[in-house]
Amino acid sequence: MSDQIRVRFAPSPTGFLHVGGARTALFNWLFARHSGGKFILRIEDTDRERSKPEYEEAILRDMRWLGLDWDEGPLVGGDKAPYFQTQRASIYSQQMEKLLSQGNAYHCFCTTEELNADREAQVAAGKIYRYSGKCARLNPDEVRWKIEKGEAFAIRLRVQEGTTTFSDIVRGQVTVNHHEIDDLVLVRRGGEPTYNFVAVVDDALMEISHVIRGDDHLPNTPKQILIYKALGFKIPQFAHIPLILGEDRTPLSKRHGASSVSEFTRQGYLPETMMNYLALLGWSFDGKTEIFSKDDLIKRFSLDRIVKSAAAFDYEKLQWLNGHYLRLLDDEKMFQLCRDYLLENKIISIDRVKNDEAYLRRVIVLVRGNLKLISQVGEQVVYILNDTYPFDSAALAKFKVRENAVIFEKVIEVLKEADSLTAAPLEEKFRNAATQLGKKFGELVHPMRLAITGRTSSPNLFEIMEILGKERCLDRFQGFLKLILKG
RNA sequence: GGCCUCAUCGUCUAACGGUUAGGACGGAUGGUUCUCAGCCAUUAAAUCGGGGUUCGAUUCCCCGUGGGGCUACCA
Repeated sequence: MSDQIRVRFAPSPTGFLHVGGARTALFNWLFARHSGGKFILRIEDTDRERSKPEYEEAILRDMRWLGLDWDEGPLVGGDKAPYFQTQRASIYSQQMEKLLSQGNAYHCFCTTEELNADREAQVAAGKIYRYSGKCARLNPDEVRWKIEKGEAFAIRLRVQEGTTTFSDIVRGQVTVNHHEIDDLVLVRRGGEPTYNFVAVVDDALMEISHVIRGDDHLPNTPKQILIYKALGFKIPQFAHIPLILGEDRTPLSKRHGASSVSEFTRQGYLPETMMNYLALLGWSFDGKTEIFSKDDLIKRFSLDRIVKSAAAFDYEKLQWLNGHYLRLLDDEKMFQLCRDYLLENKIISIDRVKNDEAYLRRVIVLVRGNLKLISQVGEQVVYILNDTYPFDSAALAKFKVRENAVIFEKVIEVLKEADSLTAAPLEEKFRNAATQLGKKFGELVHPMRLAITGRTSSPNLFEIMEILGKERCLDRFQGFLKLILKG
């Protein structure tokens, strides 16, 4: 037995990786990496109906995307294998034998109907339901007889009177009276072990030193401690981290918008954004630093800086952070991300990418300044990649007026004379044109921008014109002029 | 209902029992610029309520209120 730090993330593959789960995984991972310990991934797939292989794959994929690599678990193995609960049945029954032979657990022959009736009766009488403990008092001969007779049974933990106190790293001391804990079921009639039992057996056998998990498990902890004790295992340290809430302070779910890691991926958030943001939800280093690289986080992370109260997920701040990390990307990486996004969403064809890669790269470099999400790239490039594009109707009403005809006539004239469309000299020409017209530069640029882009805001207009080339610019200005003259 | 737990600006958070209660996102205002984005500057905005303890409570204790979790032969 070493006192090495070993932590685990144990998702059940009944859905995609939720941001709450992702943060739990992150805190475990950071703690392991910070302390030179091991990070273990275990798949809790005992819920056979709801567990699906595709969810399992998706979880692994999202973990990798976030940069959370595991030292033991699926795909990589490890000497505490297997890491799938469905493959550990013999381990559970072995541990169960131990409990039974020690008398720490007992067979319970009560049927579901009996239990339900009992519960209803007690609730109707205004009492708090507790298991009667009937089968706990069966003598060994009766038990043997019933088993031989073929009566189905569950197995319950024999819980003694008393209290259990443990010290949670984030919550401090928590005490629970055993009155609150029933003789909980460890194995269902039918032989399937329950969550509390398998979690303890797995954590103990995998030598998990710190159980870091969502605080929805806080009330489970005393029960689990009782199981650890009954099994004679060393009790790990616990750290219960608060849940993540939506903007309305109810638990975060799909109806709040994106709530699974894959959705954020799809919308064009960067893994470094997610890691940084998730770390800041429920943890802080000094209350001032906001930007943390992966290495910073590993260096700085500690369990004692985890906050006790639940945090609301703030999409605005996430977006701000993503803008920050997007600005840090080099042009090539930015190009790749945008290209992949445009392809995946069929905004651009694969042929066009193949033929015009260099051009597309220039376009991305031009518009990247306005992106906070990769998924915004589509609307940023419409008017460059296409010759039909939407017009801002309010701006159209404002600029499509007869008085502007003179502006466009001049613009067209200047443009026709230009032999090269390099942005800087081109801008110079139009500054002169504005002066000649007796207009301020802005008064010239705004209508031009609308004609060229269909909108009132864009990157530098002359760089756009340079990218579009003379012909396309001329077409757009002439088209717009025609529109004006038509009235 | 019972038990557990949490509570600082709208949001994320900081503050050995002594601070003008700090930072960030978002907001507002101004600057830079052809617009947007960005960047810079300025600014508004909080200790849930009530009792204690203390010379002094955001901080410690109790009660209340509100939120969350658990109360399964779900995980």
